[in-house]
Amino acid sequence: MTQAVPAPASFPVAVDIVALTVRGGELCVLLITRLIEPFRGRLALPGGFVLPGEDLVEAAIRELGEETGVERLPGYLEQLASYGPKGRDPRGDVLTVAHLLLAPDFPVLSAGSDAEQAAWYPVERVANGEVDLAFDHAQILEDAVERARAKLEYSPLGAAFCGEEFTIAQLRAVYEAVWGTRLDPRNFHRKATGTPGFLEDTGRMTAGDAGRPAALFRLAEEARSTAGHPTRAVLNPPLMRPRV
Amino acid sequence: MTQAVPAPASFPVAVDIVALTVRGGELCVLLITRLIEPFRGRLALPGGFVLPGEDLVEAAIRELGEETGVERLPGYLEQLASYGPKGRDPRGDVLTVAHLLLAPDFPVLSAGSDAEQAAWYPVERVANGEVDLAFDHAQILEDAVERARAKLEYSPLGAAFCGEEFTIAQLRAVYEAVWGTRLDPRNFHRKATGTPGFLEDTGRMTAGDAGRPAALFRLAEEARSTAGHPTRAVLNPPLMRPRV
DNA sequence: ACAAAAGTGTTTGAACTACACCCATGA
DNA sequence: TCATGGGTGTAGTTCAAACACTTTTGT
Repeated sequence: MTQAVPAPASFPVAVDIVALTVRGGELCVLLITRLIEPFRGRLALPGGFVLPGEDLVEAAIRELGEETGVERLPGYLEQLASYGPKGRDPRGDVLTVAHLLLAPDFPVLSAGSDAEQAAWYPVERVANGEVDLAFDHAQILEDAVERARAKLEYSPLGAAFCGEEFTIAQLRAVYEAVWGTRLDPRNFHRKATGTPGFLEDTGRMTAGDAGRPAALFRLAEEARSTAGHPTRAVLNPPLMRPRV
Repeated sequence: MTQAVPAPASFPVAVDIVALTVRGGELCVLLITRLIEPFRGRLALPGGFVLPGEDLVEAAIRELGEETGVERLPGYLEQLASYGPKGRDPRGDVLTVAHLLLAPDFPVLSAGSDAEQAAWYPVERVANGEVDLAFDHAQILEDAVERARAKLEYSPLGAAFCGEEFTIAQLRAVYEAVWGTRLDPRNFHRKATGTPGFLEDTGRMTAGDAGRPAALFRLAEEARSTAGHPTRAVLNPPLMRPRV
């Protein structure tokens, strides 16, 4: 960002979005089927090029909206990392800025067969090689999942996977799916409800499910409105994932 | 990263480097004095434009080398985050990928008065408004310092600020400078030496200083060679900074 | 009544804090 | 011998892991 008296080189700049959710007890990622070359027919992360006058987050939201048909997308979005520009796209040098979206399980509008079809896929199916992604998207996904796993430890962002109101058991299911571990329901309950500034009791209860009704919670005001830094350690001491 | 049948827009892509070190018990950042517009005469992070065929890390290393005169730069380099492209450079939309370098206190070659002069400045002088940086570099620096503070908690990267061999007291001085706190020497010693996979005793000792000689340590093999992921929790449980 | 899930209490052990104390060197 | 910093021992506390047990619903 300094001298550059000669006109600097320019690169196409893309945004890719790793949208994660939990469905059926599994961590899932939103993927599209590519309709054009390169990697035609292969699965890839949703994304696209940044337009002039656009900022990165704006571009990410726009692209994700276009490819899922969702207007106002739920959840929590943050920048993940940048990749490239060298040798990651057969068409030439492209820099991509990957983003991470943690969201409740929202339905993707199944577009007609002429549009790129977006759908949720279990992350495990990519990790075990059953599905292989276009470009360097497998690496980006791996980084995203690791980021998500780490964030649950010290931030209240596990709640971003839930709806507006949720039970402790639902929140625990998120942690179990993202970390791929089982957690003791009793100890998790104590830690979640006992951490100041994390959850707020709505006073309402679930009904109609099997077993005893559960209290409904929402994210506490402090945890929600840490504008720009929802990241900062709300969970202190952190909620550590079990190390084998 | 998807459809883009029309030729996508391109942006100049820059790299900026937040090089941090500890000198005189203070956390310091490497800044250059700009010789050209915009922001001529103001202090800024070292950096410059990515060249065709170059990768981000390559560009960061090259630029930092050019502006400090250092060939093989010491320390640990990682990507921080990307900023822009909208409205952060008066010349037009520029995307910048900021990088973070944690390094021992290396001397910057004081170039002639015609070159951009690089020098170390206490981070505190930027934080308290005594020095104000060009572009959005104050924000980038703030993010970098927060990243560095967080990394010391769960990674062995505090040692990146030290030379090849160092005493526990020197390592503690790093933590104290970066966090801006005092740490109990006895407890820090126990935690640092007692964490498996963190430090290796060289068997050698300091001599000539005041007080009892101290044992010299180096980073353990496991902590050094976590290629790509030196980040992954070596310090477990983490070495937490005191919360007031 | 019984199953199922929510939530509380209690015990144990790991680890951090605080601080007393001893060790090894230079002046 | 005294000052200075290096290093160990130990008591108190906080917190998480493990699990017995009670509560509240649906069937």
